[in-house]
Amino acid sequence: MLTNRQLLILQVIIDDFILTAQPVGSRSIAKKEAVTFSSATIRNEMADLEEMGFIEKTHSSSGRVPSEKGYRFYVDHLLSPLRLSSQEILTIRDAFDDKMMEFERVVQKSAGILSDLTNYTSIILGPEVFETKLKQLQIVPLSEQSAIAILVTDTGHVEHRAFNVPVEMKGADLEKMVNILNSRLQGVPLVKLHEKLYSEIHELLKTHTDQHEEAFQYLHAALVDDHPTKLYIGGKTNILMQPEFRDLDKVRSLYATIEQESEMADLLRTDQKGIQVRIGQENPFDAMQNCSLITASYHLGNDQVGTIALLGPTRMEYNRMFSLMNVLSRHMTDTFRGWY
Amino acid sequence: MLTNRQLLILQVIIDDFILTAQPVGSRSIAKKEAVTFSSATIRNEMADLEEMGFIEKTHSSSGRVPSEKGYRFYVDHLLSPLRLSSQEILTIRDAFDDKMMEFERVVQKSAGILSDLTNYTSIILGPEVFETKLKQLQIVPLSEQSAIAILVTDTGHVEHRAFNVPVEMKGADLEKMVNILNSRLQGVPLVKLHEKLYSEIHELLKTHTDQHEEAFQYLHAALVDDHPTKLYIGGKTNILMQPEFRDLDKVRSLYATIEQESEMADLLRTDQKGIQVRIGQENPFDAMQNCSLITASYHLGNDQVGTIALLGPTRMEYNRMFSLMNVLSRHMTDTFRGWY
DNA sequence: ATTTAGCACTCACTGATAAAGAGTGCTAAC
DNA sequence: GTTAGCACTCTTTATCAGTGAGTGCTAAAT
Repeated sequence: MLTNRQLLILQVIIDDFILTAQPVGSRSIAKKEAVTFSSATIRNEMADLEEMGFIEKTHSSSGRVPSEKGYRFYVDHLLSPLRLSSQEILTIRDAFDDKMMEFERVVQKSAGILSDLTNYTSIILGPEVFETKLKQLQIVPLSEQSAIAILVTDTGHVEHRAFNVPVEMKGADLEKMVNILNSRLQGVPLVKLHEKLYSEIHELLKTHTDQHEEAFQYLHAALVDDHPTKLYIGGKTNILMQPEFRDLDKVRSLYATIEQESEMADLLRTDQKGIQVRIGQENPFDAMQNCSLITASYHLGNDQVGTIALLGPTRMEYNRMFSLMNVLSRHMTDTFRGWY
Repeated sequence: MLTNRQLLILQVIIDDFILTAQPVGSRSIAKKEAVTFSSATIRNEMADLEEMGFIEKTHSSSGRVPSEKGYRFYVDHLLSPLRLSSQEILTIRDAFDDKMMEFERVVQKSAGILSDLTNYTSIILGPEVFETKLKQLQIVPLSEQSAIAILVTDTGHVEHRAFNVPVEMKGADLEKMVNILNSRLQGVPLVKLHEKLYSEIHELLKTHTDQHEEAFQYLHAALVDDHPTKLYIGGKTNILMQPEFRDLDKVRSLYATIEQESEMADLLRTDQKGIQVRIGQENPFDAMQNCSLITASYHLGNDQVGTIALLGPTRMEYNRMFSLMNVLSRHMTDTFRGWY
């Protein structure tokens, strides 16, 4: 167990390092007004803290730097919630004030705010598209051979897909089909579309159109496609401003990792409530070994969940980040609640 | 006027520098098999070429590096069209083989291919959305108070926007309104929507609905919004791989410039046919002083035009880029031609 | 039994100096 | 007109001493 003095020293070291990114020496700790004991005492305590694995030296005679274990302890036990500046609160409130009615815009804007306020990179995972239900299907013919299928979900999400219209199919057929589809498919979760198409629609089409088989194929292609859960990323270039990413190779590999959308989406998907932090090695990807990932969830309507995340160096302003993400996720949830 | 020998030397210098990014010395030029004269002769010629401003030294005893004037001359007079490798041709053809029916997907994919094949950053400007005409308007009610307006243009472009439905407005009213709008607005260019709404629809609404004024306001908000011309960017991180962008500050400012969408769009908008190159200072932005921007146009249907561009260091493989952009823009144009 | 002052030691960083190497410009010979 | 030869310039790399921040240990002070 750590003594109070050790706790204080650890706190000062991490706070200082988060601010300056420089190893912290005993003398500079002794200068802090909260610290009433001498640098020699601090050196002794630091030796103990190092032995316990909370801090490290960069070389044999350097100041100390928090270890990942140190950050973990800091996050779990030493974090004092920070009040956001009125400036920050205002920025967020203003952004949500302006009437945004679309999910995409809200999320995009949130990602922007988050990265702007933090100088880190924000990543927002939309809710599982699969869970959303079909509200309406529309088909807009463009020309003789082509048309656009438009899916609207109950969350107001719109997907569209162009497809070829079989030459034999007339406009009236098309319309009839859309009507059938709408009556049968409304309220069906997107993930079930495929299944439903086979189980019900396939049969139904036979009785209504001549080219049922062909029509079905086209339909299938138009409707059942990948509905990937989208990632919204903000402030990707903020990574370049962190001193720990002076090394271009690291930046490159981190970018490469971020751009693997499906892996990132898997990483962010979570059931847990509240805010979570993954520090350094706790992250699964090599390129993120020097990073921390803070995640929080937001909610849409019933029980759909999305995730907002913040990616930065392990040396992160955790307390401010926690407050910001708390406020932001609540704002998002509130905004969406109003819609459903 | 340059002698043949000077032309040859200039060509060798630029070709070599494009490949290696290293200053080129007289000895290495003399080793080329096309070169039959000695390094001393080359030194003399290089002194002349330098005096004329085509090449520069990085310091008093260094090899030579092409100046911007040198690149300009190279592009205008020394460029021998390069045959693409079958690998490259295949990559492009394969990409376009797969039946993509949507403008966005084609463009996105094109940007991806271009940046992958070049290791530079590709930027594609869509056609002026303003020019595209309204094909159909649909309104999908989501709840009592909200609905989604969906615009489909003749190019298959889909825009959607959520809006609040006036509480007094019933579903039937909404439907009636959509019908009116569709009958009156089909074929109207998006840029004229605003005007048309005022000149015709405003009046018309009065005779059909009770809350004409309020309905009109909502309608206006839903339809007449910014339809910004979109930029599709591919391979933004490729910038990091260029040795001339070892300096993070340069990368940052270049990213900042690229992200100013409207300025970039203005920069890319062009009436000229064929391929254009802007070298270094010929670019308007400070951050692009060390860059070259190659642009080419593609066409959609009637007379709509978009631009594909490639951003890299001035030391660019111009001839390969020219061939690639030629092929790609033609493929895009062909693809779109099939649609209209 | 703690805490602290003092001191030797370590290591990174800075700046100076030297040596090597690449390349030029000029001169004189071909 | 062309080229070989050579002195000169400038960058790059390595080496080395000096400086300073910081540590660990010991012995004195509390």
